[in-house]
Amino acid sequence: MTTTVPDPEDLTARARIRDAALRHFGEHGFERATIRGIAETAGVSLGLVRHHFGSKQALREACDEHLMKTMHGLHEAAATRSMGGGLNPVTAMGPYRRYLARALAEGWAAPFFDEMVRIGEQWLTETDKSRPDPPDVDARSRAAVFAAMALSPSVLAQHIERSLGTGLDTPEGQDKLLRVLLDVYSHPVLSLEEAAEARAALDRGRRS
Amino acid sequence: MTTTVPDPEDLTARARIRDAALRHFGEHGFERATIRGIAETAGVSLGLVRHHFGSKQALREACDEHLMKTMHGLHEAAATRSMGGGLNPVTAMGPYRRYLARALAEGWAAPFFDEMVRIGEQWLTETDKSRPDPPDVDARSRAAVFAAMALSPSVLAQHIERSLGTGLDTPEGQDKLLRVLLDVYSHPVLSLEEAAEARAALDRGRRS
DNA sequence: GTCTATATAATGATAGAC
DNA sequence: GTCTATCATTATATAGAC
Repeated sequence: MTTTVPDPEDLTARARIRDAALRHFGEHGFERATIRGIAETAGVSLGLVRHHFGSKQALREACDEHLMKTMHGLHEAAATRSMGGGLNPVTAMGPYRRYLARALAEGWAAPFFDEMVRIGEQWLTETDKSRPDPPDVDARSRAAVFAAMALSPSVLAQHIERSLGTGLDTPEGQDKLLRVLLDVYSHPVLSLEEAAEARAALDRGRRS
Repeated sequence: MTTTVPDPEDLTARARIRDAALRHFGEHGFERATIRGIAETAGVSLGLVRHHFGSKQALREACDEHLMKTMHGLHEAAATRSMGGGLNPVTAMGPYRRYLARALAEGWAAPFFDEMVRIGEQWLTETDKSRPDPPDVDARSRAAVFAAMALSPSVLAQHIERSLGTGLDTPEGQDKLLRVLLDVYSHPVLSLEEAAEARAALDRGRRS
């Protein structure tokens, strides 16, 4: 379950640069991160970054690609069996959390998000079969909102941490968040009647 | 319900600058937005921006402050009566949506988030009274996660729009999102049994 | 209050040696 | 593959006139 993190010394310069970029982009955001700072963290020169990646933009794309490759297996395995497991990427994505959160918020990492939607849609299509009331909206749209909600603790980690009183990357934080999620996911916010009523109100508004 | 948007011509230069900043920060992010661009949109010179706000950072803080002041009443009114209404800030915050989303993702707008938590906590404390099973976690933590989830469609709007196939700022998008939210909020992801079981697993892990 | 012009610092990009 | 040195751009910050 734990991702193997090789000794930085063992990595090629190219890999070290990419990992440093992942960290800098995650901590400071794309604009504020500098390729100089990344080079320094990686222990290489400015010129070598350029040699390997060409441009800052290309470096980011390499980060995205690496993230996708690394996440692919883990992600699919965790998400398909139950929505509960799949809907907690905070704990799963470990060292990439910050980068992914930044990237998503800035509109990047689209393939990652879309794959979460795809998996969620599969899951919903399956569970819809044994659902008494027919859904009002398509599975894909619901999956998209689920994905956004599932990712929100990561994307808004700074704010949540303020309320929880503990860092989300600490064991205590992870445990607490997990317990909150279990409670939230198992208790609907609205009753079916309230939802139906609100939906009817929307229908009335639509006709006018 | 609709916020009155005065004719730009009627506003003082200071207000025009602030509104332009709100738009630029929201569209391009804080780093990428330039005070030159903001000045141009506001129809004033670069120097005047500096005269009124001193620095880019101070301009941002003025934006945050203005947002808080504007949102305060609207927010409280919508959120207190039912979680359903309160949990849909996407439609409520209109022209400030993009700015708020950017600010939150970058770790700003903390007072806004914290107030959402405060209101949610009140609501949860109230509804907890008539809840059969005692909550495993404190109301504040749950409220924080609720707040993050409620804001996620705004923060991750670009991604959701890709799945919905329509812009979230259009009437159709708002309607669709609202219907999705009604469905999602009224159907738990996990059964109480599944949640209890997962919780028990966490407890076992805690002891070891 | 509002403008123009300038100073200064930082950064991404480039060229070329070893 | 790796480095140093330099260019060109851009944006903030400043000074000072009207």
